Amino acid sequence: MLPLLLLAGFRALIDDLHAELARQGHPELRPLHGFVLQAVGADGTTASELGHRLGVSKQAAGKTVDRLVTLGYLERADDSRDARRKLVRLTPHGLDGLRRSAVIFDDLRQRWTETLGADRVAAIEDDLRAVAPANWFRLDVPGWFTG
Amino acid sequence: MLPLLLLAGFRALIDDLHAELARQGHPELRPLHGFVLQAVGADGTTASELGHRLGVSKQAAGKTVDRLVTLGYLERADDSRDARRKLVRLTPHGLDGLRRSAVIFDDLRQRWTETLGADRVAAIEDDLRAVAPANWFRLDVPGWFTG
DNA sequence: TAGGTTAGTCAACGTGGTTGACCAAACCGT
DNA sequence: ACGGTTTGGTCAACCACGTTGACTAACCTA
Repeated sequence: MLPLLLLAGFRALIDDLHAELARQGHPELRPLHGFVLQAVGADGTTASELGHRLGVSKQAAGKTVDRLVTLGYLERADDSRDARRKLVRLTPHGLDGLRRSAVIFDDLRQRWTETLGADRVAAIEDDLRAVAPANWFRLDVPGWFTG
Repeated sequence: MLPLLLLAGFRALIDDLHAELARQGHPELRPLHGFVLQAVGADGTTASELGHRLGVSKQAAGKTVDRLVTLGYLERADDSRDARRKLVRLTPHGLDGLRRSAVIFDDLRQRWTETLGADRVAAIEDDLRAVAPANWFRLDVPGWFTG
């Protein structure tokens, strides 16, 4: 049951996050999108670099950027110093979603500590850090899971 | 970091499982497939019931069954008492994969207890049971994550 | 027997992943 | 300064998995 429980815990957090995000003006944001916004960051990136961070091809990253541009979360801008590059930046709406996500995650973690105790939550984090690959930041969940 | 850590823990287990399954004659099995085989079970089911168990439509369940039939893990059989129904059963190969998965998961859990101690692993399980929805068994991970 | 429900399938489509091909811009060694 | 290589972005075709809608065949029941 261990793997199912880890997945259930992850899913509980993500579902609660997105239920709250929907209430706060972000009903179209999907679980994947949050990770992408996080990977873009406040400073912006390029599609290639984004693909690298997410562990997917630059084409896949480009498609997801397209999607989030039409949803109003990202925008593209030319790079004055390198005409090949197109900077991907958060729009104000995207920045708002990212900030709210951080706040809500803090709130959810707080709720866990109220149920389990702060020491137990910290112990879970420590233990998982000990058994999960440390360097890890591949967010290609759909492709990973399905092949 | 809590959600990332839960995901990383889940992913570490699943990746280790499938690395070992690949070594033991099941290189084509994807993470999703293991859950499907589990949901089919030793007694078999129908596509509709499978969709119900997995939390997806009967059409989606039928497609996944098609896939696993061509991979040799499942087979369809007519129901002598209801000509509409088609029983989905594990093939010997499918049963082999399911049994090996169980053994490997036990082994991986054992490895965690060697790193963390049995009490810590049990504590993680207890804690997650306390915060994750109890009734839970929706495995529509791809659709859930991407929308 | 007529009418409603249930199981399975087909078709069209959305989302996210892949690889291969291609162009334009940048970089670099001679 | 030029020519070859690398790099960033895009297009096209394809796969896996999900959805909804429509349809048939079989079962159940009033």
